[in-house]
Amino acid sequence: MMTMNMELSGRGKPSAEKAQRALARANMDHAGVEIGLNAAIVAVKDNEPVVLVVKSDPDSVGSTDGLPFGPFSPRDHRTLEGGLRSWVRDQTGLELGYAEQLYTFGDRGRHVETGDLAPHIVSIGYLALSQASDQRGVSGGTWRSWYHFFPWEDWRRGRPEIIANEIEPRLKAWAERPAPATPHQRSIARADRARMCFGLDGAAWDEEKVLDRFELLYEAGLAGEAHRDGRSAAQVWDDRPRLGASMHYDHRRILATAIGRTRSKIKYRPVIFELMPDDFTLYELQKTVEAILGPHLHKQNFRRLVEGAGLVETTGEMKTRTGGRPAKLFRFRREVLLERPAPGVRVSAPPSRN
Amino acid sequence: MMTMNMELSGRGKPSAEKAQRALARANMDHAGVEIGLNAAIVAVKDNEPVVLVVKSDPDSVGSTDGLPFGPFSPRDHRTLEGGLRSWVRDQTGLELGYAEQLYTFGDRGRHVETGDLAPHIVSIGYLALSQASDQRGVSGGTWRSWYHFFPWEDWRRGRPEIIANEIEPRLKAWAERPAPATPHQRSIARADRARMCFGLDGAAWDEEKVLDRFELLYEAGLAGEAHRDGRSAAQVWDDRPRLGASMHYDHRRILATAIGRTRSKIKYRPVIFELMPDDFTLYELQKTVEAILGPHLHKQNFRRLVEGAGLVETTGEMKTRTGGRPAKLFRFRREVLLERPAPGVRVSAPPSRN
DNA sequence: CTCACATATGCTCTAAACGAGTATATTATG
DNA sequence: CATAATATACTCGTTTAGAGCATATGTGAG
Repeated sequence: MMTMNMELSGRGKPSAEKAQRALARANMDHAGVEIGLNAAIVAVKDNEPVVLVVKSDPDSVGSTDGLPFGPFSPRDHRTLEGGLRSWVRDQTGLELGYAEQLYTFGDRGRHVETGDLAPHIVSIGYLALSQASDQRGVSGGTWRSWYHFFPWEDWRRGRPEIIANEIEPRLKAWAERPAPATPHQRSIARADRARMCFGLDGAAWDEEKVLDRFELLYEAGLAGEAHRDGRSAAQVWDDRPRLGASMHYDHRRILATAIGRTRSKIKYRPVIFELMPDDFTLYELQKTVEAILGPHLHKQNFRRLVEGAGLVETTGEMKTRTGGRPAKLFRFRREVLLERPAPGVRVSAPPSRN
Repeated sequence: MMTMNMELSGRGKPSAEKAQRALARANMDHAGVEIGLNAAIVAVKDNEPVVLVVKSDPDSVGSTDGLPFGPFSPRDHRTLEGGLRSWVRDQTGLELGYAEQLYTFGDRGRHVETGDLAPHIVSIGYLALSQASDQRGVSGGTWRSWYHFFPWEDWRRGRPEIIANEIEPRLKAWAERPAPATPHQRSIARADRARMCFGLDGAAWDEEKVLDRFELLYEAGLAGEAHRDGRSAAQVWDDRPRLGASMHYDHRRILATAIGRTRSKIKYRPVIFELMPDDFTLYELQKTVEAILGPHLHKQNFRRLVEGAGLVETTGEMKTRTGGRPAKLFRFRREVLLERPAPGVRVSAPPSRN
C-alpha cells in the first residue's frame, strides 16, 4: 500500500539550477531520505472513538492494520499539511477539517519489515479530527475503535481488567529481569516506570501518558511490534500473547501519540467540538469527552463546567426521546475563542481509581 | 554558516544496495527532500534566558543570526535526536542534556533566500535546555537573550512598551486594511486575533502564545522575515522598522515555538531544573521561572508552591551574601517523579496586567 | 390514566487551592 | 547599633472542584 502510493506521484524534475543546487546534490549522498505523512484520522461514532485504518495487504492472511500513509512531494505541495489533505482526499474521499502535526518519527528500524537497507523514511504524524456525520462514503479504509489497539486505555467501565490480569504481572516479571546497562544516564527503574505509567500500587492513572505506556510495553516485549522489529532475540522471555492489536511500521506509536494529544488538547482548546455534530445535548457532549478521556465528572458538575466556561449556548431546540426528560440542545459557542485564552473542557485529573 | 555546516559532515556513501534502494532512487525525483535539524539551545545566564545563535556569514555586513543547523544523515545516526546531538557536539563542543522535538517545518518559501528552485529542505526543530555552568568553552556560536528577537515577550518589568507604542497601533492599522478573501473558512477577524494574541483592550496575556504572536506580526508584515520572503509586494503598507531582530530562514519561527514550549512545559514537567545549577535558593529558582514566563507569584506563594509540590528539598547548606538574611539552599527532589504524574511549577495564568 | 422510571437541571455544602497580606527572622553595612 | 534587604512563617478571604440532594419532565408498562 505504502509503496504503491509513492509510485503514483512520480514527477519530472524542473530545469536548471545554481550553485546551491550542486551543493545540495553532494549532500544527497548522505541524505537519501524520504518524507512520509501519516494521518491518525479520529472520529467518535456511537460513543466509541474510532480511527481510520487501512489494511497493509488485503490478500495476505496475517495482514495488519496501519494508518493511511502518503508521500510528501514538495513539488506538488507548498506545505506539509496541504500535501496531507491532498492524498487523504485522493485515498479516502475524506475532506479533512481540523488537522495538527504530532511528531516526526525517524528512527532507523521503523522499516525493518522491508529490510534494514531500505531507503530511510522519515514519517511525520498528523492528527485529524472529524465529525462522524462527515464520514459517508469513505473509501479505502475502515473505522476501528482506538481501544482495539490500546485496550488498557479504556477506563469507561472502570479499570480495564487487562491491567490487573496481564500488564501488571508481566511488567513486574520484566522489572525483575536485569536491565541492560544504561551509559551514565539516571534512568528510572523499570518497576517505577511501570508503576507511574499504569498507575500500579496506588499511583495515579494519567490518561495522557498513552505514548509512555505503549513504549514501556514495547520495551518489555509485550507489544507485537517489538518482536517483529528484531528485538526478539533479547526479548523472548515471555511467550504469552502480545497486548492489543499491532499495526505495521511504527503506526501504533503514532496512534498512541495521537490519542495522548487528543486527550490533552481537549482540555485547553475547544477541539472536542470537531468531533461533535452541530447540535448536541450536554449528556452527548459528556459521553464524547468520556469516550476519549475516561469517566471524569458527574453530570451536574460537567454541566456547570461547560456552561460556566461559556463553551456552549442553547439552540432553543429540545431533544426528546432521550429516555427521560427532554434535553436542551446546545451548540458550540464560538465567541469563547475571543474571551478566553485557552478554552477547553478543563476536567482535572480524576481521583485515583484503582 | 548553514551551508558551511553542511559541507562539514559530507560523508562517503556505504557500499552496494538492493532493489529497495533502486525504488528509492526512482522516488528521489519527486522527493528530493533533505532533512535539516535545527536546535534552539536555551540556557538562563544571569537571569536572562539566552539561546545559542550562529552568524549566517561573519564577513558580510547585513548578516543575520540563525539557530545552529545540521543535516540529518540516516546512514550515520539511528535516531533524529542522536544525529542532532552529534553535530551539536561537533559544531559547538556542547554536550546536550535535555532535548525534545518541537515541530517539523516544511513550507516552501522558507528557503527563498536561496531561490525557489533550491532543493526542498524540511527542518525539524528541537528544543534543548542547558545549564549555564555547562557552557564553558562553547565555540562557534554566541548566546543571545531570546527577548532580543521577541522584545514583546519580556514582561519582567511590566508590560513591554513596544506593545503600546508599536504593536498595538500598527496591528490596528493592519486590521483596518481589507483582508484577502479566505476560501470558505471561518477565520477570526484580524482585530480579534490581535486582541487575543497581544492582550489588547483588556484581553488576557497568555505567555504561551509566542508562536501565534510571531505569526500574526509576520502576516501583518511587521517582522523582517516577511519582506525578505517576497511578501513585500503585498505588504508594503507600513515602512517603519520591523519588530525584533530577524533570523534567517524560518529560524525565528522555530525559536518562537521553542519559547512557547518551554513556557508551557515547565508548568507540568520539572524541566526548569535543567536550567538551574544543582543547588540554588528559592529566590534564584523564582527568578529563573520569571525570566522564562514573566512575573507570576509573589515570593511567599512561590515558596509554598514549590515546597508543597515536593519539587525541591533542602541541602542543609545556606547561601550567605544574598544581600539580606541567608537563604537555604535547595536541590531538585527527583523522587517527585515517582509521586506525581505531572510535576511542574504550576503557576497559573497571572491576572491581566494591562 | 397513572405511576414507576429515567434522564435533565438547579442548588447547596465542603474541602482544597490560590492570591494577597502581615509578621518575624537573620544577615550585611554604614 | 540602627537600617536596609532579603528570608521565611503564618493568616485570611475568594475561588474552584468534587460530591450530594432535590426537583422537573419526559417515556412507557400496567
